[in-house]
Amino acid sequence: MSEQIKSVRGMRDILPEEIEVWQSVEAIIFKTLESFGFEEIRLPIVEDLRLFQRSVGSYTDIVQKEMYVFQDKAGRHLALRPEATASVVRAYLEHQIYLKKKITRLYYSGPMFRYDRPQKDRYRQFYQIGAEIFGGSSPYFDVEMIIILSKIFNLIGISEYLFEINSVGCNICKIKYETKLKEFLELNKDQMCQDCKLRMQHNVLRVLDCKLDTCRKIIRNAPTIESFLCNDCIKHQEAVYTVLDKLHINYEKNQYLVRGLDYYTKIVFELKIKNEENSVAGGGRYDNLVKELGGPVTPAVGFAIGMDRLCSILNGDLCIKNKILIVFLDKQSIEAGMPIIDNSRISGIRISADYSERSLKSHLKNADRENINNVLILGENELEKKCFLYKNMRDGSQKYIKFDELSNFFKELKNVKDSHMRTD
RNA sequence: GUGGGUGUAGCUCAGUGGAUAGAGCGCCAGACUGUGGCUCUGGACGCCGGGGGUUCAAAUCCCCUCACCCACCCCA
Repeated sequence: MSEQIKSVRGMRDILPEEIEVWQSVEAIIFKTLESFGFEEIRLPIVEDLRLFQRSVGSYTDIVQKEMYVFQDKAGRHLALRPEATASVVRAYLEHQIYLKKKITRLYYSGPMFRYDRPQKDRYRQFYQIGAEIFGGSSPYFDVEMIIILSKIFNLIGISEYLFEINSVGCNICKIKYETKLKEFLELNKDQMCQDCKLRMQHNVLRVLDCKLDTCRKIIRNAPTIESFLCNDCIKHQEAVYTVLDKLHINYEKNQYLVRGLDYYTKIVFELKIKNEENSVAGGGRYDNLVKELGGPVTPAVGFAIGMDRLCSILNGDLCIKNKILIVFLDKQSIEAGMPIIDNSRISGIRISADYSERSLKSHLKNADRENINNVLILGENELEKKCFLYKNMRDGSQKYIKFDELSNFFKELKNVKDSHMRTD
């Protein structure tokens, strides 16, 4: 026997029983984004390696050790995208969208790739849905992003979530703070962990995020970004917090929240769900990135939702779509029934038939197991009466449905929603 | 990338050198001839993750490898 080929490490199949959740969640997210005026953009998965080096940052872990890099046959250095903001910006510039619109709202969806060590809810191919606003420097664009996220999570039915928010400052105060922080840390260098010593070289802010007690002690006495923010950045963050308070959005300031991508300025945020270790969404403002990638000065904000994590949290909480199973008891029933069903079939409800010659008992057992609430039975008795026998598996009730009323019956069932999720 | 754990039936797991590898759940069939969930009876199901080694003998011990899980790192 030949060896079984399996999916490669960190890559997985998302099977039908899981996809139901994915589709519901995707529908909610897309509809919400559309309702805020966002338009979809579809991007390539493969990009020029330099795009990520310049945007995400050469010294970030993402670029240094987590990127899938390869050369094509012409020797081009390419990468599988580790995130999509860089691609959106690239497309925004390549097509000179900034000339056509003052404010541009875009969203994307698809797989991202990071060569990480796989863990629960962390895959090497993972899925993000993200949104970006270009051309708006007002803090209220940041707030809009947070509103959208909270709207999405409310619609999904998750109520216990929290935004962690911080300001990492603009180009000016961020750099000022970084040098001050570095100076401070230099004094305590010998007590700090090996990782932090490296972080000091390339990305000082990351030190703030260290989990080790010894480092945390030092960090507690370190200067905070807040005291270094310039007037503009202070005004910006205050405006954000003021509106969030009025909106009663659940958030917490976190001085130590630092994101792993270098391009963020001013407001950064992450969304955490109660009792969940990982954050399921994150984002922030990036006012310099468009310019750094060769475009005009263009302020921007964005976020990305981690679909794998979100759907895995929801998975135990399945919404069951209304399904119908049609069961035939003999050959005559199949021959008579198939054309009737064929004519009555409507879209938007799952009608599947089982033509196996099995006992009714075994068919019903099967329906029960597969969580199918509605069964239509066709056998000798029904053929005589020119109707199907409908059985509701929930309460066990039964009634006859005439052949010419089948289509209307399907429509009726379609309107019965069996779900806590609102997709419209 | 670092450290630890696990891998045996569809699922959860027992089995620490000895015969034909077990249990619970699930599955199939019957009791109940056309009615699921409860009960009882019977039945099917295993490259013991893969490769190599030690041994008269390996699921069990050793080495390698792959995958998953946990922590770190990082992130979504």
